[in-house]
Amino acid sequence: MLRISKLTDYGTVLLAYLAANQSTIYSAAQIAGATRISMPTASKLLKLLARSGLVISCRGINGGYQLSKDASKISVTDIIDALEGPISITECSGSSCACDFENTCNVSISWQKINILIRDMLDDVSLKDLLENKGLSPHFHSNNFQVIVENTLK
Amino acid sequence: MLRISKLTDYGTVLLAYLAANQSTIYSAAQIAGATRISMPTASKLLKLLARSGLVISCRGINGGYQLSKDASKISVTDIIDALEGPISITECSGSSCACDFENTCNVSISWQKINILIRDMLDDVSLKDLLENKGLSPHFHSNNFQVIVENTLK
DNA sequence: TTTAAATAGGACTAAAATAGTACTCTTTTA
DNA sequence: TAAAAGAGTACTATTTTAGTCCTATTTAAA
Repeated sequence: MLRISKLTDYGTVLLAYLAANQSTIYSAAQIAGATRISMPTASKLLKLLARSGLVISCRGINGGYQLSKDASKISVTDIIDALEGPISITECSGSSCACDFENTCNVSISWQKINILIRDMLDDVSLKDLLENKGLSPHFHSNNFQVIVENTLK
Repeated sequence: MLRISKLTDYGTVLLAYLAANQSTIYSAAQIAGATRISMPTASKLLKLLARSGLVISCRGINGGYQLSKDASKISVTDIIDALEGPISITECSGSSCACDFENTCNVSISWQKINILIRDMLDDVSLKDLLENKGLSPHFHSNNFQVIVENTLK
């Protein structure tokens, strides 16, 4: 189903909350309350986000979290990397494949390229884009994709 | 990690095998042997692919499977749909969200749009592209993405 | 200087999704 | 009519994901 995990979804909500008041420090409890994400889970996620540098943490009384940089500078790829590790669409990296059938490896290499395509695409979506977005646009299709995909796979 | 399942990966390998000799009917056992995918698993996948119309099955002795149409007419989206159901990057569809915090829903709507973006992109990659692909190109980046993404999210 | 409030880190448990297997039924053709 | 093949379904095992809890450390205010 090619989906991000629930935790990553929660993570973007937490980040969106912080982005709304970028200079304010919020405690994990405050953030959890406002976003309706359970305290242990929010806390776990905020720790992960802090470790990968997307948020800055302050310990001690009156401590909490805030974004480490402007929301426009944080990409979806950054967020996924922080909470799930690097995006990889298949397990087989193409090098360690024990396949005797030529097409198998070609398929695997193609998946790698698709992986890079998706990664680059998500790198162009910022946290700011995510939270400013209003209204659902109708079905979208760009003919440019055909060109991009062809240039990538060939 | 935004990955397709192992089974879908196997599925593309099975399809790639069939695509190499599009007019030949291969039994599940033959396909499993050639691709080194276990017989029960290959059989399960081929049944799913048959049910969704990507391959044609023939029952009885000398039966087997073949592609239902040219490999260039089968897209990665078709394959994922057949084996995993429609691509959906998050659970929340944006309509049934019980969130009191405005940004939460904006985030969810943005994920939906990203979902459509990825889906359209994968719809432009055919099974033929997957298996003909030779050699891994170095890191790819298209500046067109920026434009496409902006047009989609705004 | 002590206390309370906060994060850091890790270990652990529970739940859900995924993968894999097995069995019976139906179809087809030699 | 027997054998070989797919169809369908149910079940089990494994792995991943989600969620919780506990202890240690840090910080600032009383």
